[in-house]
Amino acid sequence: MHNNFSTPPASSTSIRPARGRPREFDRQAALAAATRLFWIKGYEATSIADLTETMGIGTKSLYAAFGSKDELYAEALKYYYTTYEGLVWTRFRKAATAREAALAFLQDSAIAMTGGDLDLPHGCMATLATVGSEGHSELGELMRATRAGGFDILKARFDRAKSDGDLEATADTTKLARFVQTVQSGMAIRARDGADRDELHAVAEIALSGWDHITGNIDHRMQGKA
Amino acid sequence: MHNNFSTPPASSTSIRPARGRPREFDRQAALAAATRLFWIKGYEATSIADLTETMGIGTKSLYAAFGSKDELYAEALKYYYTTYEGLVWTRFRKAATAREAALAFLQDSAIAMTGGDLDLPHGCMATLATVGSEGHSELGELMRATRAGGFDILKARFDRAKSDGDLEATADTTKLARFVQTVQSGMAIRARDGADRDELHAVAEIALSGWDHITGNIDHRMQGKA
DNA sequence: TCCTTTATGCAGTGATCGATGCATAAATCG
DNA sequence: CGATTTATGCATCGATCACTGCATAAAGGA
Repeated sequence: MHNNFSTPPASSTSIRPARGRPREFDRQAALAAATRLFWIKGYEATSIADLTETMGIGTKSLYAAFGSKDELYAEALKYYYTTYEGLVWTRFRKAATAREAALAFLQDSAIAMTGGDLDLPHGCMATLATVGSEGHSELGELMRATRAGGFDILKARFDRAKSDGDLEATADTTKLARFVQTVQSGMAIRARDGADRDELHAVAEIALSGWDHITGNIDHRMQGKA
Repeated sequence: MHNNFSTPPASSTSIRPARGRPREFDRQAALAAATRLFWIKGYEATSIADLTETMGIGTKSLYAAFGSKDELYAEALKYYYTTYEGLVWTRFRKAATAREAALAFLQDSAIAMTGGDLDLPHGCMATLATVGSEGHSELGELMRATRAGGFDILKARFDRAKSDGDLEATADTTKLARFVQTVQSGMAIRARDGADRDELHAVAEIALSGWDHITGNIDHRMQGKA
């Protein structure tokens, strides 16, 4: 609400509504703060005034360091992805089977989307930015590409599973990947609406509980089911 | 894009950039047009200028008829729901079993979210309005309530299925309803991202293909890793 | 120490936001 | 026909949007 000048550190030699050059700001920290704000409020609803306040820098410094609001958002989205990508894909990559990979992806998404171990904003920044990108076609395309990346990774893993033999050759990996991606997108909406971690974990579990039936493995591996 | 004044009916006596009272506008038609615009662009990104152009009325008339942008959006959301609710819930209500109901809901959602029989905007107006409602807490609550309504309907149907006997008494209807709701929310995201009807139909099919497995095992944790 | 560089706070740019006052003229009624 | 009502287009309001010019003063090199 207020800036930091309302309660100055008192021990400071100069009270610092001063004009000159106070201190070089931490670009990464400022970017992290901007990312968090964009993540919470979305692109359109976040104003430059909001950003400068949160980032703790002046308007001029923001433009000198990041160019424009669009460029800052693009960089924030990249920062978001590179910083938090591991939360969702690490266990996925280590998983032995396609099913375990998909389950790990959805489970870890459930955790990440409800704040993770840290105090992260809820929901997925890229997914929730779907609306409000009208008139910013360049950014819209960037967001779309970011979301599409998830599908590609899922499909590639499922395709590999066919070679590995833990997915039937008849399985439709495109549809499978689309399904998992769709569930994760829905989880982002639910998380933003206040869903807690348990709820999202339950969704992940239910989504894949019929895996063998979905993929066709049921004919060969689930014969004697209770 | 253009209003109807660009090509006047030619038989008109005056060419009508006139000052006075031209004709009483159709309130319902104007509301329908506003709804469509909000649906496509979202609340924040839709300006009063956009609305007056699309609705074919002047600024003063808009405020006289609808009060404010907030009130217009609220009325548009209500119009949206009452007008298109049947597209998604009609077959659901007629379905004999919980599974058929859920499948009908997701299948008809797939159709509605890709334009239906008419040329509707893709995706769900209420779902996609998740972000951008910051600072408009009243509208945000309205949207949230609209989304929550879907869950209530699903859960009530599943609860009834327990009495009917087509769902196990041990089935967790809350988790089940959350899962279906989550899949539908994800479909809205996918639809806005360009997913076609076939893709969403496939998602609906996959989501419920493991139904018997899901509903039978939901309480006593899943046992089945291969 | 002096000079250049550089990041800053502040004021202000034109544009657009949601919303409103006003004169006008079609519709309505006596 | 004449008086009243009413919906309109237009101009404009203050606020806020993304963004920039300017004077200032700390940091860094000589």
